[in-house]
Amino acid sequence: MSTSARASYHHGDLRAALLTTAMGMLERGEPFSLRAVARDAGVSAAAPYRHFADREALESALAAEGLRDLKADLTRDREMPTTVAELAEFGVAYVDFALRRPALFRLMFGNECDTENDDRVRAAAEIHELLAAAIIGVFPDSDPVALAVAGWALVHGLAFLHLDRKLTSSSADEVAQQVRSSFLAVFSAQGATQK
Amino acid sequence: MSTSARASYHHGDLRAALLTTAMGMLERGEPFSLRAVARDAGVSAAAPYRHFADREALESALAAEGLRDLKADLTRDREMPTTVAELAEFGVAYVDFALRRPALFRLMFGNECDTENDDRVRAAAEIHELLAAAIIGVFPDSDPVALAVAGWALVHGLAFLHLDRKLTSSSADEVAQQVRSSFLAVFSAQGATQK
DNA sequence: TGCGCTATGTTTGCAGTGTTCACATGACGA
DNA sequence: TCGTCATGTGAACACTGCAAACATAGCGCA
Repeated sequence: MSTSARASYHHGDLRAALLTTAMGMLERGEPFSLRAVARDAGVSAAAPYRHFADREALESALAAEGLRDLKADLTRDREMPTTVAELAEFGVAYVDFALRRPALFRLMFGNECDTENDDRVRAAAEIHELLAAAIIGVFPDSDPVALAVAGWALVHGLAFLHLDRKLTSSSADEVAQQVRSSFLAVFSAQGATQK
Repeated sequence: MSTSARASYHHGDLRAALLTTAMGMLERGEPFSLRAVARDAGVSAAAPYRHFADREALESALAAEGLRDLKADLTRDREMPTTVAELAEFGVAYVDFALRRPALFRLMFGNECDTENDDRVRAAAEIHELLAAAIIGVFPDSDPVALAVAGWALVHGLAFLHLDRKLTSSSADEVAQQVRSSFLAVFSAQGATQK
């Protein structure tokens, strides 16, 4: 059964239905294809092309949605951090997102961001700004741009290394602890300059 | 013309020829398919299956080769670092590799490392050890495991963020300078505990 | 020298994919 | 009421990964 029953020839809101169907397949780890998405939505293989220029366009829309979800995860139940320990929890949430929704995370970051999709570009920029603000809030005295880039790179690298099983880590708790350790190891000595 | 002329029915060393052909296509940024590789090597579409179980096996072999190349790049003309500045040059070389050979880099790190391929696993472990040794050499007094992971994650994240154009950076020099800045910003405060 | 085993290559074919084009449908405004 | 046009369908093309049956020839052994 698809996300939205269809009484007639026309669907109603096929664009949205395709997105939720596709997202569900990603979530379930199923191999992803335009035809499979269309099939799952109960629609012909050519129908998606009325709403997305090509496969890449669908993927970009999914990526944009994922970026918004990630931002929501990062800000949920959380104030802006003021200590390194609180900053580390940002990293934990980031890596946790990557491990909970691996296929989506790879869509978001595993290919070149096509600048065509304004939605996606904006969502990515918002993540960037959020992380930058968090880091600058904790280290007001240091080179803000360089440190913000470094902080993002750190969580991003941790996420990918765990995703690709390049690091030994069995449980989710163990991963979280490893992220905390890395944050503390890198940033601890900077505690001196901290607010 | 392919990498190796073929006078007779049998090829001689098709396995090696397929690898160099495929690597060349990656390098040129061409879309990558088993059939295309076979065509380019002047051989039928089914021939590669005598040497590689499936497409993934070919990709793993390429990834292993890439990992060895990366390690060679990291160690070429370089002593083990003793200062943060020298450590940063490791990061520059890592990111430079990713930007010079993007398709290969994605093959190496953009998908889950299949533990079947011993060659690939070993090559990945060697990169890990090299980076860990470099970092521990510079910071002998800190938590070695956590700092090694953090250091790898930092360069890895920088590489991916640049690859995906999530960071503003026009020229290669500019990228290198950004990597140096990030390294210094993160590690500078630790200089106190440094050898 | 000649024979046959086996590694390696070929041909053919299947199922699945992205994409396009001509055509069908039906919701909505004139 | 009727025509228009956004949105759906079906059929087709070129491509992919992969498998099975068949062809070739290099190499060990009588």
